[in-house]
Parts: sequence; C-alpha cells; structure tokens
Amino acid sequence: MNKELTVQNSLSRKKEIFKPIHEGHIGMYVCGPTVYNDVHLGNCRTFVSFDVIYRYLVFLGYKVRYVRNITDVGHLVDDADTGEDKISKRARLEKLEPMEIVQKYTLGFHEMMRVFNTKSPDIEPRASGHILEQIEMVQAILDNGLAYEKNGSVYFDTVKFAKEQEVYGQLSGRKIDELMVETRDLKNQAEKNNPADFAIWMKASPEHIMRWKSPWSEGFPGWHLECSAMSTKYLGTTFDIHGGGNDLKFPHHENEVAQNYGACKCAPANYWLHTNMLLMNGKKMSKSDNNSITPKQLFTGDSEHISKSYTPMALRFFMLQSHYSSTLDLTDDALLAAEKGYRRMMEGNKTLLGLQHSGKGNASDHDKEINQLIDQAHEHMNDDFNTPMAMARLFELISKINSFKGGQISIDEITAATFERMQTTFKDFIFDIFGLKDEMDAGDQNEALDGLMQLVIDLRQSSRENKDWGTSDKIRDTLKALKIQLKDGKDGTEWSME
RNA sequence: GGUCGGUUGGCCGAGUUGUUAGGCAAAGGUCUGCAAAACCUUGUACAGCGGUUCGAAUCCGCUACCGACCUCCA
Repeated sequence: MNKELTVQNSLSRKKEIFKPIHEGHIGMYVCGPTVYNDVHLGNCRTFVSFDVIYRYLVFLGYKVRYVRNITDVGHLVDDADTGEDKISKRARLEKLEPMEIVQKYTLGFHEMMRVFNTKSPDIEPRASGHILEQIEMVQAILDNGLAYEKNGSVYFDTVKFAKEQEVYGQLSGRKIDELMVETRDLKNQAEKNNPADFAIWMKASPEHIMRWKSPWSEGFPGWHLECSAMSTKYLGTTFDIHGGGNDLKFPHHENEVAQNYGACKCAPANYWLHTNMLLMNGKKMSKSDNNSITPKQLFTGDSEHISKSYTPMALRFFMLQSHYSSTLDLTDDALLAAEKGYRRMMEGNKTLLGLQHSGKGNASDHDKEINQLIDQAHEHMNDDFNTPMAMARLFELISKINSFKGGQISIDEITAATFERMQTTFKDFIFDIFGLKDEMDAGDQNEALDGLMQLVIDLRQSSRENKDWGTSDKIRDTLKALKIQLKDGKDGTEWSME
C-alpha cells in the first residue's frame, strides 16, 4: 500500500522512483497552448492528463506549484526561423489586433478547461509578459559563449553546446551528428552557422507587428525561449516535473534543455513526462491536417465522425480509460462505450452513498477483498498514474456495491470501517483524482423535480397495484422519451436522468 | 531516408515470463406483470515466423503492417 510513486521519465526512458527536490513540495511546468485558434481535443487530452497528475500529487499531500504558460508570441507558422508569427497571422486574417486574438482564444481555452473540469494552474504566465526575462536569458547564454549574434538575431550554438555537454539529444534521442547533416532545404538558413542551431532572438522584419526592443535588434523571442525563461522565473533553475505533449519533445523540449544549460549550466527539470497523442481514424489528430474534431462538435454531435453528442465528462472518462503515455484512438464506438462506463461509475457511487451500514458488521472474505481492491487502486495510481488500472479496480468495487444493494451480499459481511473506507475511496478517486463530475444528478439539485418525480412514481405504483399496466407503461415510456429512466427494484422505484 | 514506438478477443483498452484486467457489445440465467436496471454465469485474444526458457502476449531475432518525430502542432 505504501508503495512509492514512480514515474516514467522521458530523460532516462525508465520508470523512476519520484523524489522531489524539496520534501513535500513539487514544482511542475507544463507547456500550454498557443492561443491563435480554438483549442482542439488533442490539447485537451494533454491538459486533462496533467490535470489528473496534478490532482494526484495534491491528493498525496504534496504542495504543488503548477505552472502552465500561454504562448502568445514567438510561435512561428512555418519554418522555425523564417515563418510568420502564428498570432500575427491570425490577427491579419481576422482583422484584429494580435492581443485581441490572444484574449479571444485565451478565454476560449479557459472555458474549455473549465468544461473539462480541470484545475487551474497556480501560475499561468504569458510569453509576451516576460520579454525582459527572455532578453536576460539570451544575454546569459551569450555571456556563456553558447550563442552568437548575426544581423540582429541571436542563435543558440547547438554544435558548441553539444560538444561541451553530453546533454543535447538525450531527451529526444537524437544525435547531433545527424542533426548537422540535415538535408532538408530550409529557407533563410544562411545566418546560422549550422542547421542544428536555432533562434533565441529574432530581428523583426518591417511588416512584423509584434516587436520589442532588445540589445540586438527590435524583434521578438524564439519560441523555445519562453518556457525556459518562465519556468526558471517561477520554479527556479531546476525544478521537479516538466510536462508536455510527445510532439514537443523535439525540437521544443530538447532546445529548452539546451537553453537552460546555456544560461545556468544546469538541467531545468529532473523528470520529464510526456503525454501521447489522441488519434482519430488511427492518425494523429491535427489541426493542420484537418483530421480533427473540436470539443464543441463533440458536445453538439455536429460532426461526420460521431453518431451523437457526448458530454465533457464522458470525454474525460474516455481519456482516463487509457494511460496518458499511450496513443488513444477516438472512435464513435469507443465513445459510446465510455459514456456508458461513465454512467455506471457515477451510478455506482450514488448507490454507495445511498447504502446504510448497521454498524456491526463482521470482516468476511468480501471485506478482505474490498480492502485489497482499494489498496490496489492506490498502488496503480502510484505506478506512473495508471488511471485505467485504478478504474478497473473501482469497477470491481461497483460490482460489490450493487450486490449489497441487490441483497446478494449482506452489508453485515463488511465492517463499518471498510464501508466508510469505500465511500471515502470513491469520493477521492472519482471526484478528487479523476476529476469527474456527476452530470446526471439533477434530482439532487432540484427539489421541485424530485417531488414531481416522486408523485409520478407514486401514481404509477397505484396503477401497478391495480394491474393497470397500460397506464403504468405509458408513464414509463413517456419518461423514457424524456430521457428519464425508471428502475423498479425490491424497495420501490428509483429514477435517473440519461 | 533516419530515429523511436505500436500491432491484444466483436469494439475500446490494461498488462511485460507462470494466476480473471476493466469498460462496451453478445449469449444464458435470477429478479420483474412485462421490460429496463441490477446480480450471477459464459465464450471468443495476444500480427506472422523462428529462438531463449521448465514456462512467453510479456525477453531476443527476422518479416509484414501501422503510427509518431525528424518541419508549426498537446
């Protein structure tokens, strides 16, 4: 039960025992979105994954400082060093100020994070608000001799860095020699000493709107720089966990590591965690490939890829059923299954809350089994946040819960302590760790509806006692059409919203 | 082309050497006025070939297929 927390560290490609730098405290940085467009579902998966990780670390009792940035400058559309800024491009297309674009899509992003019931990060810094810090970092890298200036732009000297430190390529599994013989024909590479070098400060072309003064030129910071500067500012030069999507490993994270070494000669993070991609039709969900479905489309059902609408919590549940480091293929069938599984879990919890323990149970085999399942659920979470396994144990507990309710097992076969532990476990896992919400508990919130339903159920019960099956079934079918399901049990009829 | 990863039953998805993952779907049963729900039971699986091992879905090799990264993306 007291197994230590282990995490899959991308740096070592091994599962390692997690040890924070300062006992009881964790610094965690996750690369946030570039706010130039509506957030899409793939982003949501990553942020939901880290939300669960964050929630679990808090659950374990750690004081976590969770930093997730907003990229609102420096992220270029095309080739890393010559393309147009994503925000600027969008601003041009939508005929808005760049900061209007940033505001619009930041708000949209926050709304989506709220809908998916993710916790807000403790700090959400913006790249444009940290230009000074980034300029200082460029200077520090220059002072350390690991960058050079050309025509007002500053480039990181990747080749020199790779020679000095054995670090470059460790995260992404790349070798500097291979990067140096890069054959692709990139535009405007002339300024760089080597194709493997990358810009940390860019001189702005005349038409570039987003620009700041610096010692080298009026320009803007390179994309990779913001995360280095902001993580350092809020979490220190070396912190515990750095997270992000798999597709950021190279070049973004690799270059981030290089920049941090370049500025302070130390590693930014001890543990790198990477989430895997959300696929659709077996391929990476990607905005640029049009192989994508927006969260909104899922919620409204307005997409050729799905047969019906799905709720945010069904989606969240769907994501939790796979491990964050595995690819997850989005299909209509899988969503249908997840939706039902989600409902079964929430119903199970409701049933558990409705059970009463006599206070004088004896520990039977069931008691032992239940405690084992609970222990295992915790162990699974300690094992690199294995939500699908933890969830499997919860479902086995739901079997027990339903058996208590159905009378197949007597509640007296478990002790009051075990019963309470079950209730605590469900609350902890479903709400605090998995971050699920009950989307179907209208009955708990609306007294009028509750009273009304009780009346209808009573009336139907009278019909049934009079063997007036026509009336009884009409009530049931009409409610069914209204997406209210009646459940006839031994102790009367219950209802729930579909 | 290079690097890395994947291929699990009708679908999704865990598992990394020996014991039922789990969810959804399916079949039979219990309950019920009939259903639904719930419960019980059941089946179908580890891409192919070869090797290591007492024993492999799990380790190794080869083959096939798929994907990711190498270029903006979570």
